[in-house]
Amino acid sequence: MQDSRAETHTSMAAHEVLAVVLQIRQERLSVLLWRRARPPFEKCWVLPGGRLGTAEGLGESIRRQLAQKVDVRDLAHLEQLETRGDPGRHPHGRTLATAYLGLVPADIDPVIPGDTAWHPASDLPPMGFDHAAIVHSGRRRLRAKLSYTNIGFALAPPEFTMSELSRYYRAALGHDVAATNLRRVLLRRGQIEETGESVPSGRSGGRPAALFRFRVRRLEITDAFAVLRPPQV
Amino acid sequence: MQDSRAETHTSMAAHEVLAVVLQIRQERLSVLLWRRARPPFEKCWVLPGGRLGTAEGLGESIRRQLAQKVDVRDLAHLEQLETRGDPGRHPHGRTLATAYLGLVPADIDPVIPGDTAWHPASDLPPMGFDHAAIVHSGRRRLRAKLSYTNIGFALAPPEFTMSELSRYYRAALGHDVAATNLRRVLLRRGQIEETGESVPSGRSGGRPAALFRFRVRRLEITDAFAVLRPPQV
DNA sequence: TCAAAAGTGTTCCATCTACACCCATGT
DNA sequence: ACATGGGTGTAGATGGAACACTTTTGA
Repeated sequence: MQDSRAETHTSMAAHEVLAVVLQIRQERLSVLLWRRARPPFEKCWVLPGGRLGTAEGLGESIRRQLAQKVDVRDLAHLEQLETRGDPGRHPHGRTLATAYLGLVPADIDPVIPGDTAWHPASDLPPMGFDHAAIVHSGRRRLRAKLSYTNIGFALAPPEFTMSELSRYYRAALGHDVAATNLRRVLLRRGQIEETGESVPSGRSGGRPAALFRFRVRRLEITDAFAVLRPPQV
Repeated sequence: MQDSRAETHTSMAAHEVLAVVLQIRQERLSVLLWRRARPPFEKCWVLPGGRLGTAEGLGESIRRQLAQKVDVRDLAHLEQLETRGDPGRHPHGRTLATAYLGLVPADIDPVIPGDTAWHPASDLPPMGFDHAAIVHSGRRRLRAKLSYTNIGFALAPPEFTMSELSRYYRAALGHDVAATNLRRVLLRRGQIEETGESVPSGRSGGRPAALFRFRVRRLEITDAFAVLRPPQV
């Protein structure tokens, strides 16, 4: 630590903030992308975002940009994902990018500009920069958190039936989730509760489905210390 | 996304890279801190790190700085923790900081400069900036990963007895970990294996302890999908 | 009365904790 | 011998997966 200049003369670098905005759309986990109109990576798809304003925080900045640029104001959850700073990641010179993960509940359909579109997260179009890798990070993060947090609240509408919820989980996790067991797991953990209401059955009959809601619509870890728990004493 | 200037004219901001370097020392989880000699936060303790070089990646930069400035070259593991960019976090103007978590195995005692020292992570001295909060993030990350990854490899020496390992886990987790069960859990997960060697018992007698090693000394998730597993089919 | 969809009960299994007991060694 | 620390066996608890069965509705 001899070099005391390090404390004040930090280097300047371009900095942008990006978002992996995910939503379950038509039973698929989808990500909001923007199509570039000019080089580099002309006509490739990239993550929404842009430069960091001079007096705003990182989370604040991405919220502002999503609202202003792609009209997404209904994020139920937003968390920081990772920062990429590889010297070669941007052809026009050193640019750091801090990526966020944002989740939009399935009942919302934001109005988005013509040059943006939702794409299946499992079948991405040609993407610019390192943004495809960032989307994969976001997907992995979501999948992991579905198993030990209540993050499902940010995918589901305020009220839902168990079979709807199991379809959201299936879309996000990529494998079947039995509604019957999901119900018990989430009830036992206290994540969800019955609203008391129910939904009339459709044309084809069937028992009316009870409506549920998440008890807390803010990220909580509900299954900490899956192993190596502290002693019960 | 009408504002296409966003793609090229990203703002410039000071950027530094910091590290929460943790090691088990005398049965306590400890963090390497540097004592500031000048304002702001004179005589407070801060995380080691400094400005990002113009042509280096983030991880590359923190490795270089730890090697050059505090002579720490033996990180068994390094991962990105979080980026802080609050406008008010640095009194001298906007500074972004990307923090890493680094782990040093317990058998190593790096030579460190006089103005740096190891402090118990659970009993931090007065710290500058938002660095105390970053240390807590690092601790939380380590604790969480101990329960679903093989990250113990980065705390333990290359070979160890189970009672030694359980003491490392206890120091990191903050609660007792029974060596007998830890052995079975880690063996079942395939994280550790016997070397075949054993350690002669000490003056006070006792059965010689078998030596173990981690099978892989690189981060792996060994307990994925603790719940909501994919169907077994 | 039958099909369809939701919900319940029950069994099975994997995995972790706790704790008693056994083993190998030094004095 | 016996104290000391390591290692094994085992019982209990937990929690999730699977699946058959029951309930409630529409046609």
